[in-house]
Amino acid sequence: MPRLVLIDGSSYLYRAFHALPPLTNSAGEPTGALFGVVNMLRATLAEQPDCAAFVVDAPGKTFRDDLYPEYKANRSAMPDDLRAQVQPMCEIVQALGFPILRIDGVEADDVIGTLALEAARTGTDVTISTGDKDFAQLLQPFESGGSIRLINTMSGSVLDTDDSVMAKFGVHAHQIVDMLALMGDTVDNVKGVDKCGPKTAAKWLAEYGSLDGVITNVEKIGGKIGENLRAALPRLPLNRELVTIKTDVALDSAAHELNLRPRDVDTLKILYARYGFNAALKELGGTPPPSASERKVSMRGTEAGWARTGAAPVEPPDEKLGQKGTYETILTREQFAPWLAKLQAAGAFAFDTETDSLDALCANLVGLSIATEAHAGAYIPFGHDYPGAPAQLPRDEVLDALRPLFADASKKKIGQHGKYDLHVLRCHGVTVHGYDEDTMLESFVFNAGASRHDMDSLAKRYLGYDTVRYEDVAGKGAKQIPFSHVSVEDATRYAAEDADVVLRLHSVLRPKLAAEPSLDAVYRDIEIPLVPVLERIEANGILVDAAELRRQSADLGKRMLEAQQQAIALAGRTFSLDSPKQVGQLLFDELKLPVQVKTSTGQPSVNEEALEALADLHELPKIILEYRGLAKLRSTYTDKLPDMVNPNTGRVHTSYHQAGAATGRLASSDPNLQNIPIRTDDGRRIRKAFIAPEGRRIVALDYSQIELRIMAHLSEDPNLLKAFGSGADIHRATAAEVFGKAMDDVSNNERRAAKAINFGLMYGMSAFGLAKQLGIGRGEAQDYIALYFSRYPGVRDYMERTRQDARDKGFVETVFGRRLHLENIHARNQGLRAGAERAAINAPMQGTAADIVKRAMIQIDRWLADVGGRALMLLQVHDELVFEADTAFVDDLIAGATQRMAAAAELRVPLLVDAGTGANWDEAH
DNA sequence: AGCTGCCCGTAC
DNA sequence: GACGTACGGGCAGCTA
Repeated sequence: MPRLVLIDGSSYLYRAFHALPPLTNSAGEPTGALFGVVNMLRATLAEQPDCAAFVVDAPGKTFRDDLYPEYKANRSAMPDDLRAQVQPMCEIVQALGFPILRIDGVEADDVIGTLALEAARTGTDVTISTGDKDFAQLLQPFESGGSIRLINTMSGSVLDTDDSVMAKFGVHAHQIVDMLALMGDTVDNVKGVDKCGPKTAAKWLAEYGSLDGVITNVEKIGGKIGENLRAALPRLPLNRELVTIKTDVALDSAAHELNLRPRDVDTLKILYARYGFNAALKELGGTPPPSASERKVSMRGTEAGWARTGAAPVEPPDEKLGQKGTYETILTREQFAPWLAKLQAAGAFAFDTETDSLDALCANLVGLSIATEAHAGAYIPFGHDYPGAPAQLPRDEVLDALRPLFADASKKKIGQHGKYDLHVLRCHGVTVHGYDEDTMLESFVFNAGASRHDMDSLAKRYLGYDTVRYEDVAGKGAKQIPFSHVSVEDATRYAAEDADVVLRLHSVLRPKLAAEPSLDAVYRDIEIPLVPVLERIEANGILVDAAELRRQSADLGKRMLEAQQQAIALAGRTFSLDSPKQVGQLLFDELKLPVQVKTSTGQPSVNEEALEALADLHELPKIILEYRGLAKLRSTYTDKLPDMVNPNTGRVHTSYHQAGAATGRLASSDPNLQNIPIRTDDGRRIRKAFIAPEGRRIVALDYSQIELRIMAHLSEDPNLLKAFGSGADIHRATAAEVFGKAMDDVSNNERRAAKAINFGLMYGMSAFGLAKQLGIGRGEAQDYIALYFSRYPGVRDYMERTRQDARDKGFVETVFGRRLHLENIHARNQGLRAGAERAAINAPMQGTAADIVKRAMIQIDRWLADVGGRALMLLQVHDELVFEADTAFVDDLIAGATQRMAAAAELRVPLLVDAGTGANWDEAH
């Protein structure tokens, strides 16, 4: 049977553009989308179809625009970087031998629909290659024996039968248009039924068969969503028409001659070379341009084509990388022996632990997986316990055999989020040295902006591979079973794959980092050495006086009750003070107080600012604020923290997320110990419950104004440098400069204003924001800012330089070379773009501070290892480190740690550290 | 019952 | 629209 492939070029172009990082070739031309499309086309050709066409949208109005003027109205113009790739794409498509179809006044979808149906009716097997699910509506049986199937080469998914459509969407293929009509399509500005997603639409269609059936039975559908449906009724017939792909477009004869031409190898070589598609070039027998020596010279520049982002592209995953490996379950000594030999012979190995708990500090080791080469791995179960479980090797025997390998620093260990495994192994008496590579951290340093750095996401992103997920073998939610109850077969395909995938990811990520020396240094010198440091800090934990917190909870509860009673008396009815919705109804609907602040979604806000603004009009807002302050402290801190005390250690162990914040800061959770209150007296009291054990003291060391000092360093502003050099109170000095006074004459209010300016600057704040912050007019705020910049022109220049840098390069970097890519720096949407600019201003300062603190932690940890447990590092709160130390060691600790913190960077200004000590964290400030 | 988005508030 | 980076609690509504 003849085969025809129809490629939805427009859909791929957009998807590749948004899915891939913004790449450029050596001439600075954008190539990201091109790259994605070319790889897709090469994959298509490898299938050797008889006929094919590359179909793209043509400019001009279509019948849908006539039907519905707002069609695609909220779609922004094609980004310049994408537009620039259209012509080169056409050239490559031509050279590859694909006919290109571009028909004025007809969308690509309708051209594809028409050709597909026609061909299938005449007995052709049609493949539509697209990223757009809407095409599922075309699937149907044909008398001729022809067929239509969909393939999405970016996700690898295939839809070829009604059953597969049902599995994916929960409706039959012929119901797809009805489902789309109900759901709507935000991208095309087709407004469906509010709150109706695929599930709801599928439910209705299963019940009533079709859109018409749903419309007939509209009164039977209850609840809010029923109302939404009735409100949307008039739109639905039009929606249906808009989402229906046309299959009867008039096409001229050329559109029916879809023969592939032989590819034009010479032209392709030129084009591939020009755009830096080296893998594709090599396939043609061409030589990738740079020789090894040239490569070295130009690597940091433009040769590889990634200068704009400094990030290598997500290469077309080498096909082999995305294939399943072969995995072995080790149940006997005979099976274990050859693996042990492999580990002993290998210079490096990947490993992963499996446990029965997410909490590493009380987790039991259930099994361990290892891999020494890609596509192979072994799982050694020893704690699986379920009816019919096979006999397993004794845990201690396995650990004893592996212990020397883990302890040998010259044997490199590779992991993914290895801090967890380090915890688990240490709890089981296995010390790990030489933990040298971590794929999570490689990914984080390579592209901190990416939202996820978990293994499943990385495998998908860098290998094009779908891993077996934890929930696939252990279930999730209420149905989750402990890993020890998972069959060793399931456990093996999950766990051994993990170790294997770590190796494969490392083989992809390692060269990407190696190509960027500054990123490699951040990874090698900061992130990797920090792993064991954080592991120790987390394991140390901090002693918490749970009884004290419970007393505070009781006290807060009493005061909450009083506030609540007052509030209800004032309101004249009961309501929940915890519910923003109910508070809003009461204040604005019933009491008719004026709405002065709105939330981001346009609702009347009842936040602190809003309630403060109403305080003069009514007594109630004040009471609600009082209640809310107390409730926050109680629910988040005094109630929660006692529950978090680890029963084994009697201490609270937070976890630090090393790949948490895009700027390079750590984040803390479970519990978050980086947002313990300090500003109010009630809040501050909570810090009294963080205590040192008998014979020890809490020591808190914090950098003084570290981010402002970094701003001085980066901007090289003479006035700012001078102020820090002289050791003056920086906010007072700023006020003196801005208001033209002697330091001693600066009023408290002027200092407050100067402080707000200083902080605002680091966050990219506008005059509007400063005015709001200070409660002054916008003009006045603008004057302050102008005055500031006239006194500190270096700061103004620096800010502008940073914005420009971000626009030119697509990223900003810290003093130590850590990068933050700014996805939205060229966004059409002004809000997004402005946000990216503010992030660009802030990231070098916040990120450099983070780098410095991390460097200090590494040095201090090394030093503390030598003093034999007389002091422990307990917490990091961005610019502060908290320790507990033997009373007799406190002075030594302060001297030694302070010195290392101050020496963690050499800036144009000194780094000052304030020290405090006491029986608890509050006293240590 | 579990998940998600929203609103709000804590830290640096 | 308007100040950067996080985490988390409670509510409310949706999904399963």
